[in-house]
Amino acid sequence: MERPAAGEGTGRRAGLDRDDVVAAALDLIEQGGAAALSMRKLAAELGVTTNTIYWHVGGRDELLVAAIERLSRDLAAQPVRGRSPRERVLAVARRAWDNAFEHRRATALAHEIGATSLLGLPLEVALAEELEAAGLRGEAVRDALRAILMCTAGFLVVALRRHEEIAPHLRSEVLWADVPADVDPETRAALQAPPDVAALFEATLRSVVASHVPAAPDDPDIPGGPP
Amino acid sequence: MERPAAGEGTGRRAGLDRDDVVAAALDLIEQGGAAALSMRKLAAELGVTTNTIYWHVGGRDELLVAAIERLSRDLAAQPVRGRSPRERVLAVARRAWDNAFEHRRATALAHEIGATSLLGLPLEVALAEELEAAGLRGEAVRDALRAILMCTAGFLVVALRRHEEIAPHLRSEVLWADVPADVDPETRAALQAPPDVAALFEATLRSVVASHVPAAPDDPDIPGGPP
DNA sequence: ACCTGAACACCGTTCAAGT
DNA sequence: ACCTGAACACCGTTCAAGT
Repeated sequence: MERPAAGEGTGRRAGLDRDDVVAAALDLIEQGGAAALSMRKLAAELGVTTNTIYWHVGGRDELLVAAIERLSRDLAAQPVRGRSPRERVLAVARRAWDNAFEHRRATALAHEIGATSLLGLPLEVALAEELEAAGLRGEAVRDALRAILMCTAGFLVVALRRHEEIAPHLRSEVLWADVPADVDPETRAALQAPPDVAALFEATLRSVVASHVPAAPDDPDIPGGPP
Repeated sequence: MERPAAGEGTGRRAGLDRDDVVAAALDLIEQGGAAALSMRKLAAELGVTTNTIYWHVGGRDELLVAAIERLSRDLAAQPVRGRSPRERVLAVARRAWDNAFEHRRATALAHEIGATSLLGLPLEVALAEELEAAGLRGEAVRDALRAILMCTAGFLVVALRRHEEIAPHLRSEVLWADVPADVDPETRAALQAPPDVAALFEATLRSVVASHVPAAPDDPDIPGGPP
């Protein structure tokens, strides 16, 4: 990863532009999370001084936003499939889910710095278009879009933190072993096992989408699985 | 906030115990968020050296967990009201919502360090008890509980970041002004206005709860508002 | 225009020492 | 048992200067 120096001493060109810096930053983030991105580490990776980063993109906050923006562009323009509008709406939400898993560190960072909307904008656009194709307009599109994405965010927040990252004594399943609660032993045992978050997400998503998006002739009336 | 020194020089007693330190830490967090809590600032607040904090509670990570744990205990033991089990289930979720708003900085911190479950454990217990009162057992309790809380988390994540904290150019409503999208002007206009997150939460919550919890004789069949 | 050197004001953490 | 002094290895950011 070391760049060959273009020269020695002060004022020598390193041949970088803003995009190189942002790309390297995104790389560090995807590998080690936001904590792994320090101005000094990034500068070392690029073979320059921290000031070079300030020159090309600005301070750390701007750098983080730029990295999320770059990832957003990389993820845009994936086509959406599905036989009915409702199915395509579901497909967009599932794509949000999949993208978040594939880029979990960047997703977590985006949330931390309040740039979730920036990262998810292409999917918001796709979702709005499919909701219109399903017959919604105006505020109905907005409310359906927000409800779907907020639900997705909630399940994601939990799913992304699955076991590796979280200390054992902070996990709900572990906490339930000792907490005093007036529940059936069978219930307590169930609460000590991790839930199938993906399945719960799919079921909840189907009911939320069904409550906002009218069914096409070939959609099943009761939210179930597609054949 | 300055403590009168119990003496001068090294080795003098400051009269602190672990609880004093954790309480002061929680105070700093609730005022300025996790970023406002540095070991040095907290030590200064208490009139001691940083090492005193290490002695009483340990490093920064342990301190943050201890602060969340303390808040969790403070928030426990609030009784739940409602005429039917389903109404009481809804009431617990609304309490989670209200608590998060009242303690937004601590809630954000709990999420950052993966201690959301620790903070919410008393509410998880209350929710499990009410779900059993509604007739659920075992895995049905767990799945309903997780679905309800993950939904709540998703809407909260968005609602808590409402306008003050987030830079204008990162807000979805602002981004929608310029993004290319093949949607009706009316739809685009709606997407440029902030949604009523609380109302969307209430509606979505009702449908999620209804899908897991059987209705009591006096519950309305179709999710609407209680009289 | 692009980059370096050096410094400032912060961090969390540790070690030895004091009473 | 409880606390301090001093140091280490980090941070982000800024200023003047070099080519």
